[in-house]
Order: sequence, then structure tokens, then C-alpha cells
Amino acid sequence: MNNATLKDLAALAGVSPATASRVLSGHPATSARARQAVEAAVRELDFVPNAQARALRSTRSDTIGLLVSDIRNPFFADLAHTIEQAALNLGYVTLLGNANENTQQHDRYINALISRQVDGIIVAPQGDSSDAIKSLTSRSIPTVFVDRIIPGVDVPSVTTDSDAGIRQAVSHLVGLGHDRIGYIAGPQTVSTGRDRLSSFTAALAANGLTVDPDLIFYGNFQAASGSAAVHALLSVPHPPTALFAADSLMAVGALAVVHRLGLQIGVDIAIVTFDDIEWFALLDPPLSVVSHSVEDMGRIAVELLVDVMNGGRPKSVCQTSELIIRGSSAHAILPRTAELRGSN
Amino acid sequence: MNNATLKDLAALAGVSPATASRVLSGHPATSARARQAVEAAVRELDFVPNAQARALRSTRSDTIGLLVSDIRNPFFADLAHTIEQAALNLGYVTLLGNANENTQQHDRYINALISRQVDGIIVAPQGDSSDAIKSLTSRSIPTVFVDRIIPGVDVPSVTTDSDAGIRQAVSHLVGLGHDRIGYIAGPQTVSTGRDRLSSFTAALAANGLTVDPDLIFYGNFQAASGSAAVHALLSVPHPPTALFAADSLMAVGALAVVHRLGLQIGVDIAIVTFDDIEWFALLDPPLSVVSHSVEDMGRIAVELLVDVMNGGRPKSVCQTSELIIRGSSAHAILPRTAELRGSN
DNA sequence: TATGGTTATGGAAACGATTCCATGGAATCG
DNA sequence: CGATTCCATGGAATCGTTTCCATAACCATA
Repeated sequence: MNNATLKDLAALAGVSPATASRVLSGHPATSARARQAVEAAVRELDFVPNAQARALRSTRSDTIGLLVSDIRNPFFADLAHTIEQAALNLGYVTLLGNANENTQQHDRYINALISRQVDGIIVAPQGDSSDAIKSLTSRSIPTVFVDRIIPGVDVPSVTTDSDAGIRQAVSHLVGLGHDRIGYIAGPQTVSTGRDRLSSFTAALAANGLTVDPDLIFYGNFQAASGSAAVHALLSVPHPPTALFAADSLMAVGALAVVHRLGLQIGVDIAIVTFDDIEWFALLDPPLSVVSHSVEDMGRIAVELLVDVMNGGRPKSVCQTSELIIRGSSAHAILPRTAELRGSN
Repeated sequence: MNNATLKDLAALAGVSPATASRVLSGHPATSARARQAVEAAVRELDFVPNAQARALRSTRSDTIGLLVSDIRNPFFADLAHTIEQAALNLGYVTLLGNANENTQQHDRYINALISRQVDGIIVAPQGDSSDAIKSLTSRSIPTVFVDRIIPGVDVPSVTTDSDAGIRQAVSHLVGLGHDRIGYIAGPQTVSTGRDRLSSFTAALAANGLTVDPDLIFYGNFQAASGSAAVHALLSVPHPPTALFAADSLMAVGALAVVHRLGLQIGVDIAIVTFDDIEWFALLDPPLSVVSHSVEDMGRIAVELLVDVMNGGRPKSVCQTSELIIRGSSAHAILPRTAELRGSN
């Protein structure tokens, strides 16, 4: 780390450190002569200012923190990507942390981000553990929730309203003749898990169906629980003819099992999932999904955070969702389904 | 940011800032009384030390930088995950940057990481543009290459030797009767793109086959180029009966087109790809892959970096790769293939 | 009791930038 | 031509830690 310092730079340029600093930060009160001399010295020394020292003195770090639940979930990978791009365009570097669905790690990262004096933090909060989050708000560090929220914590958020998309999906399935739809739920300790389930039950009611507890399986947003769900749901007395998964990873797990059982997706059983992952359109048949724009969500999260950092108190944003129909739910229900199911 | 400072903490504990600092950093020369008083004050104030000031004074930040090529590529998402976990276990926070396959952004992130005084940096270098990288080495910032390298830049690296796995794959395909294997190559400006192609041509020779330029398509490691590759490769005079993709995203693009053409994977056409992505095992049929351990790669990258940061000059590590046979290449070549192909 | 060696402590100087404040020179105006 | 304004500049304080150095207190030994 044999970095040249501002003092070295100033000495080489023949000006004071104060003047050199002004040139670097674009302060208006600088002469053309000073600017040229400093810029030449910057090139000569390959000078990169020490962000620590700058942050220490100016109490801003031009850095935001981003804490996602699981970077290996394509939804969060996409989200991280869009947030990072949007932040970069505004001159912010993003420190990305991965809670890895682990509350302890979640807290550790929040403390790490606090101690690194991030100017703000965007977080997809983990469960309902608000302890570390409280530490953020009590320090009045600008915070924004993305995708998920913690009830009772007053922080601006950008989330998805699952009602519209899930209602469309249920209506669509009912229109195809499905009156028994299996639901693979997310964890009820997470706001998105709860919201999507209540959207689903509301949509059933709106279509004149009642909720059958046998047809609801509680998973944990991970692939393995999607697999378990299919086994469980297809072995009840009157098995469902369609499945709805509350997130992409559980859908993947479900798909694997459905394949293994020899059921033909879209014919023997209809499948729809929340989260539009690029790969889903490439499957055979392509998967029908309830889509919400991850690009918009990332962009808005950054906008909200910038607003908060500027002292604003922006309203939370709730995006809409919509159904995209593809091959996995393209056909009306067939008599063959019940027959096949009997053999399993 | 109404953070309590070390001075406040010391005042509350009734000691000097120096003593408080010693307690916090576990310095041996502290009395039990001082320790207790300081620890009580820490709890009372919810004190989190300012990492900027600490880094400024002690010239270490307990932070490493990680720059990946594309966070949306599942391989790099997994890699980021393992590196982050390994680093966290050693007490380092990881600043994750995403070059987004963009040289300019790559350079910008490297400068951002330099100015934040990371203790070291792990990078999957972008192409052969070594300018920003030179800036790293000239400052003697500990650096490690992961997955990819830049020829001629003397930096420890952890990479995969593609020879073994690709040779197994080619032998396997030849054993099934394939003598025309289409190769979807990565960009030849990236070391992995070059290495895998030369492994492939060597494996052909080892199996008594010659290289047909018609059967090599040059892609860019992105899905769209995999799709283009299938169109191109299947329209040559003597089309291949098997395809090998040099990375997972191109394989995904290829799969989509193959499906759309109505070809049955594993029967009409065999497909093998580099990179073992979890999702590939869930496809129907599951995909044969050349696998290399992303967990080991991440772990070793961190080990190498720690070694360099401690002043060592570790040797580069080259991992082996191996073929995993699944349904997409399970059957011997069938006469039907040529017939079907003719109709397209 | 004097001496030496620990040990815990506080004072103060860094680290490398930003920024307030004072200054001197040039430019403008009456 | 003198007074006022404006602009570029440098000196010095500052941000919140760590760490060197000196000191004081203490115990044990001669």
C-alpha cells in the first residue's frame, strides 16, 4: 500500500494540500494553473485518494450497504445486480452482504456495515428479528427495506403486491377446470411468505372456492421444501390438479419431483410459480409465472434510499404483479390426470 | 449517525481513550476493572467502533474486495457465496463488486476497492485488459486471480484444469457413437475460453478425430450466443450429433433452441456442458456436465489471499475437473437422429 | 530500605483527507 | 486614486481511532 498521499501530490504540483483537495473535489475556487498542475501530478503518481480518510473527515463514504437473503437465489442475484448498477450511476459503491438465510450472519453484516459508515443501507430483512435493524434506526442510518418488510418497523420499503398476479393465476387455473389447486407456501415468518398465502386464499374465495388445508404445504423458500411439497400434496385423498409455488426455488424443487413421477407438466398437472426467473422460460414446457419487475424494484429501492439520505421521508412503494401464461398451464384439465395420479 | 465515539465511551467508563481502545482490541495489558467498566459502557452506549478511523490509523481494514464477472451467472453467484463465507470465518468482510462483463466498470470497481484500502482483492479478471490490474500490483496490494487469469501477470491464482473433464466428455461421446461433436466456445479473449477450446481439440485428437472448423462456434459466455450457436451448428452440411457448451449460460441458450426445434435431448442430440449448476440436475433430462468444485475454488482463493497478505508468495493452484454423466448424453446415437435433422 | 522489573494507565502524536478562516492580490467601482 | 469586493490560496484544526512513550503504582528481591 505504498500510496502517494495528498501531501505528496500537493508537493509535486507545487500547491498546498488544501488547494489540491479543492481541485480533486471540483471546488469552484481553483485557478486553471492549479488545476492543470494537480491533474498532471495525479497522472504522474497514479494517485487514488484514501476513501477512509475522506469518509472520516467528511462523514460520508459514498458507499451504500446491501444485504440480501441469499445471493444464490436468482431473484436476489438479479436484485443485487440492478441495485448495484443504479447505485453506481449515482456515484455510490455497493457493499454487498449475504445473510445466507441466517439471522446471526444477518446481524453480523449489519454491524459491519454500520462500522464502515455506509451512507445508507438497503436490506431484505431476515424473518421478524428486528434487533439488529433497531440498531440501524436508533442510529438514524438511512435504511430501506426491499422485497420484504418487518411489521411495525417504520422504514420505507419497496415490495410487491401479490394480490393481482395471484388472483389472475387462480382465475386462469379455475378457467381451465382446476378446482383443487395445491399451494406451496413460503415461511410464515417472512412477510412475503405471509402475503402470498393470504393473496392465494383471497383469490380462491373470489373464485368461489374454499380453502382446503390439505392443499397447503408450508415450505421455506428453498428447493428441497418444494420437492417435499409435491410428495405431500399428491398423496392426499383428493390430490390437486394444479400447483402454485410461492417462490422460484421451491418451484425448481417441485419440478424435479414432478418430472421424476413421470407427470407431464402442463398436461397431467399445471404448474405456476411466483418470481419470473429467466431460466423458467427456457424449460420444456416453459413455466407460467406471476411476474414482478426486479429491475423496477432495484431502481426504486435506490431512489427511496437516496431520498432518505437527503433527509426526505418517502412513502413506501408497492409494485403490482401479473400473470404470464406459458406452457406449464396452457391446457384445460384432462380426464387422464386423475387416472395417472391413481397409479402413483 | 449519532454514534458514540471512543472518547465518550472512555468518559463513561472512567478511563482514558487509550485504555478503552486496548480493551476493545484485546490488548493484554488491561486490568479486570478496566475491562469490566469498558464492556459495560459498550453495552450501555451500543458502541460500534468507527472502522474508517481504525483503518486510517492501523492501515488495515479487515476487508477484502471481490470482483466477479457477472453476479447473475450462477457459477459466480456460488463462488461469491463461498468466498464470502470463508472470508467471514477469518474475520474479513467482503466487498463484492460486479464487473458485469464490462471493462470500464471493472476498472471503476478496482479503483473503488483500492481507495477503500481493502487488505486484499480476489478478482476474476475481465478479458486481457491488465491496466487496472497493474495499478493493483504496482501498489503491491495483495491480489489473487480466481477462475480466470491474465497471461503474463504474475499473480497467484486458482483455476480449473479443463483437460481431464473435457477429455472424459469427448471419450464418453465418442463411445456412444458420436464422431461429429459441435463445440460452443467461450470468448477467446478470456483465459477460460481459450483453455477449454484447446482441451477440446486435444481431446478430439486423443480420440482419433480431427477438428472441423464448421463445428466450432465462438460465443461470449452469455445465453444468447448459445442459442445462436445451435442455429449455426445445426445448419452446416454435416451437422453434429452432440453439442458441448463451454459454460452454463451458453448451455441454457442452447437448450432453449434445441427444445424449440423439437429435438429430444439425450436421444436426438446429446448435450454436455462445462460448469455444474444445481439446476442442470433438475432438467428433463438432467444435463451431463463437466464439474469442478466451486466450493474448493472459493476456499482456496481465500487461503491464497491470506497467504499473500501475510507476505507469502504461494504457488497457484489448478483444480481438476471431471465428467458427470446424466440423461442428456445417456443413450447411444440412434439412426433417427440424422432423419430428424434432415427435416429441419 | 533501596532497587529493579512488571503492569496498567494516560497524554499526545500520528493516519490522510476536508474545510474553516485569514490573507494577499487583482479587479471593480465610485 | 482609494475603498470595496472577489477569488485563489495556504495554514491549521479536525474527524475517531491506534500506538508510542513516559509515568506511576505495585510487588518482590537483595
